[in-house]
Amino acid sequence: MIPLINRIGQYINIDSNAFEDIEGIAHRIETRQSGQDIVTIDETVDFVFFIETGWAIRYRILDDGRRQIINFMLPGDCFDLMSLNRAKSDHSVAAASEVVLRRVKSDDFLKTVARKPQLATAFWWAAIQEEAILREQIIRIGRRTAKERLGHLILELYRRQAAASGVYDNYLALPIPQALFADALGLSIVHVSRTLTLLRKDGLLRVTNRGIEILDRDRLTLVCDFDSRYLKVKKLSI
Amino acid sequence: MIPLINRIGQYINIDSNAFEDIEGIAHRIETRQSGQDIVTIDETVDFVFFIETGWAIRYRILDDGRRQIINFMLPGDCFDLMSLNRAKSDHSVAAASEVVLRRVKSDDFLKTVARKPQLATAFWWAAIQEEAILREQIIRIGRRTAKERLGHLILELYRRQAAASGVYDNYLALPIPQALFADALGLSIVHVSRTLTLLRKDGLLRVTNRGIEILDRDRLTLVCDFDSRYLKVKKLSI
DNA sequence: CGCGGGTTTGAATGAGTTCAATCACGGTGG
DNA sequence: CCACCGTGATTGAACTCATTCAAACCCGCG
Repeated sequence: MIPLINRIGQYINIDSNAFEDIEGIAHRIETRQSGQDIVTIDETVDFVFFIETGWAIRYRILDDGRRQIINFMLPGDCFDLMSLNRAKSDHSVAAASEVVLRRVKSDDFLKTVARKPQLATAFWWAAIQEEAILREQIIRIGRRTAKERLGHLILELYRRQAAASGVYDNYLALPIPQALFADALGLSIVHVSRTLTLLRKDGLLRVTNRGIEILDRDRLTLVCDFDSRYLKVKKLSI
Repeated sequence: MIPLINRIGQYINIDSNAFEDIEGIAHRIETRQSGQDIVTIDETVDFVFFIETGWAIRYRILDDGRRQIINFMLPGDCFDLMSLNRAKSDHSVAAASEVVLRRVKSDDFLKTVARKPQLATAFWWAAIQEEAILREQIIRIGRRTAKERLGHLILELYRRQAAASGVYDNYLALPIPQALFADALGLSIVHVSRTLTLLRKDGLLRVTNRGIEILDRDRLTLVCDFDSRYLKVKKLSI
């Protein structure tokens, strides 16, 4: 729950019962192993999901096996908020690492949100941020070089992870293989590896066991033209 | 108004007064010349826009002048529905051709929609479709070849234009130069031209004066792996 | 007729891919 | 404790798709 509370706290001032309001919605906790689908393409979705731990991906497989990852979902993220009207999904969602998630029936979610305007506001902002992340992904893979793409994505994931965990230590724990970066950035695995080496040799980051340490965040931000504003949304004090 | 009615009619069964309901919202009609901004990056948006005629683009300029077009907005499209809470825009919107648009204050829009549940439903679906278009754009530029990208985009624009105009004649009127295709698809102008020539030589399309005639839609659909489902949403009969 | 925006073509270059081999490392079984 | 395996990361060499630069072309318009 802590990541979700941190996330929601970005948008509203959490009062004493916001926690219980969310916790109180009927839900089911599920665990998925890395690679397992959470939502399958063509499925009619009438659930809202919250990631508790682990990373998930939205993706699509093309006819000949090419895969494009649309975006990553981290602890604290909620998704398919937009699909409160039983739309058929045009893509799949899968666990990228082992994932624990909270599944809520759309109707139950709606009922709670209708009674709690601050929650409605917070989730509305969350949906707006999700859309901003999609736009940024388009800009990233459309007009940026491999180096910029990779650094930019690392910075995004770091910021999102930090915002949800509350820990700002310039370290991004990576529960996924580099192949997922490749499929997210429209690059080959080989080139992701090479590009990561470049960033390492530039002294911008250090690749550890299962994570990335950002050594010079200011310079990396500059090199990748990263502007974090798209991740921030004005906090309201309703 | 006809494009908007057609668009909305994709989502709800238009009853006699839906037309008046929309028409009745306080608005201002504006005209923008090609290239003029409609929404500027960093601007606080508290308007909802409807395109009456012409094409608009959402875009971002990178530090060194590279431009990425995020998506196109066609007659009948409404945009910035999500920004009903005075968010700062993280990108710009500009007229891609001469554009006539209807500008509505968010508050006025909200009031009307709150009184008319079918309209709320319709615009909700419109927002969902917009997000689906963003996801498809990511897949397009992330993992498709130049040929697929271009054909895929042409098919999308054709379908959207046809749905809004009601005319299904396999002809896409193009009010914009090829340079915009380049910036939308993450390609150079030169390569767009070459790729268009390829598609022409394959007998898939004919490039006319100010438009593209789709000669063999089935084959083009196959070649570009175009699956139109992301543009369609279930029609409700409320 | 000549100008100018937009498009096309050619040749050289370059960023990223592919294929294939090697390496690093954690887990497993003998 | 070591041999063995498998997954994921790295490196090299050849190749390809797309870019860049530059020139030519097309066509509507004053």
